[in-house]
Amino acid sequence: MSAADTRNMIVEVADRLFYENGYEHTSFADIAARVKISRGNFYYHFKTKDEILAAVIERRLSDRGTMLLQWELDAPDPLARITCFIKILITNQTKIMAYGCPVGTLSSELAKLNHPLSGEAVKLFTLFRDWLTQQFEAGGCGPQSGEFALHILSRSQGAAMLANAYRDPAFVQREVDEMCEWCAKRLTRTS
Amino acid sequence: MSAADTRNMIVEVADRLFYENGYEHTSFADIAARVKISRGNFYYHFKTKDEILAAVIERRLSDRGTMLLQWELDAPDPLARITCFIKILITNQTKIMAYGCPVGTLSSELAKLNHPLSGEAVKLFTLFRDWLTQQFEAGGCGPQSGEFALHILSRSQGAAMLANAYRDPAFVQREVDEMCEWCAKRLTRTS
DNA sequence: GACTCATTAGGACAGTTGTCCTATTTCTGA
DNA sequence: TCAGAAATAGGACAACTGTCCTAATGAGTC
Repeated sequence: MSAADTRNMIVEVADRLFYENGYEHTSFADIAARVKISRGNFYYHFKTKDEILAAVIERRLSDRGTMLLQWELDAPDPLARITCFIKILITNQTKIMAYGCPVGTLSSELAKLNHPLSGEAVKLFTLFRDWLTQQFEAGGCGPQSGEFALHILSRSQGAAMLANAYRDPAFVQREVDEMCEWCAKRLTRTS
Repeated sequence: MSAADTRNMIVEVADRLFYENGYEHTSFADIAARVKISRGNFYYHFKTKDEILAAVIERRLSDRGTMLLQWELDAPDPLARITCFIKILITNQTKIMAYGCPVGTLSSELAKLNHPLSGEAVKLFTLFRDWLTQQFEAGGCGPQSGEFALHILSRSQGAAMLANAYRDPAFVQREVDEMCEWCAKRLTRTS
């Protein structure tokens, strides 16, 4: 197997384990066991655990980036696109209820650890923040767009947090609906 | 020193360290160093780390419980009381920006660890949830009170999450103001 | 087939973890 | 004052952590 394949496999598995069990709670041994390579072999691909984390964050940034681009192709207007974002809460409901939001929980964990890559994790937030801002701007919200973006981001995070705590689908649905309504009121329809 | 005093000291220090550095990232040694007792002496007061966690959660439940009671004494009507809740985001702004919400981050960490006391941590949410529900009921929101309570809890969590990520006081202030406004619209004033 | 270089396996290493035991000290009550 | 209990100190213990080294294996080229 090529080194790139193995590396990708490591990052993929680490991505999942960091999400499901947390960064600190995931050990080299855990990852190695699932990738089915020896523990020592890690050193060939990644010198430190932080390097894996950096690769995982990069991977998530890339994943979410293409997801956002896809929404721009799939959805005709800004409101529909923002709706796509809000509805991840429902699309990924099962995982969010079990593990919370992948962006929020990582950012919060790294902040507590005072981890040097804490700022990198926040870039995941910023990716969505900037994209949402663009959509609100395109929807005619003008200089308020940035604040609207943060607002929706914030409410999504809150919904994900409580979804994880209470695992109540009805609550998630309500919050999603209200957020969509909130956006609909503020966006001029173009289609 | 009496055993109760030492025990309280341990729980107090553990409470702070669990909040600032996370439960898993805090070791017996860390706590012992700050309480200035020997590591081995822990075993006399707590058999396991989980027992400390249980005591910390109990302490937080009690702390927050008396805080809620105090608000009922200080604030004249339900709107003013709910406003007290919302404004913790500003009162504890510095700590929330540095470490997030003590309730949310603990609940989320324990969920990821699949920790047996995960449910106990959620009780902290429920404490606020039930209290908020009572306030909305007292404010005349009727059967919607429970949903309103969850909604405000959710938005507070989102605001705390992004406050931690971006450390932007203006954002926090905006969210607080909007939440207060949202509540004011739905509560009948009694004073 | 022999040589080279990329990839892997296996284990060494020191440090830390939670847990637990046993002496020693400190305090208390008769 | 002194016995007994309460509280503490110090360290043992195996398990695990991230890091790092070295030897073996693999594939592809001359």
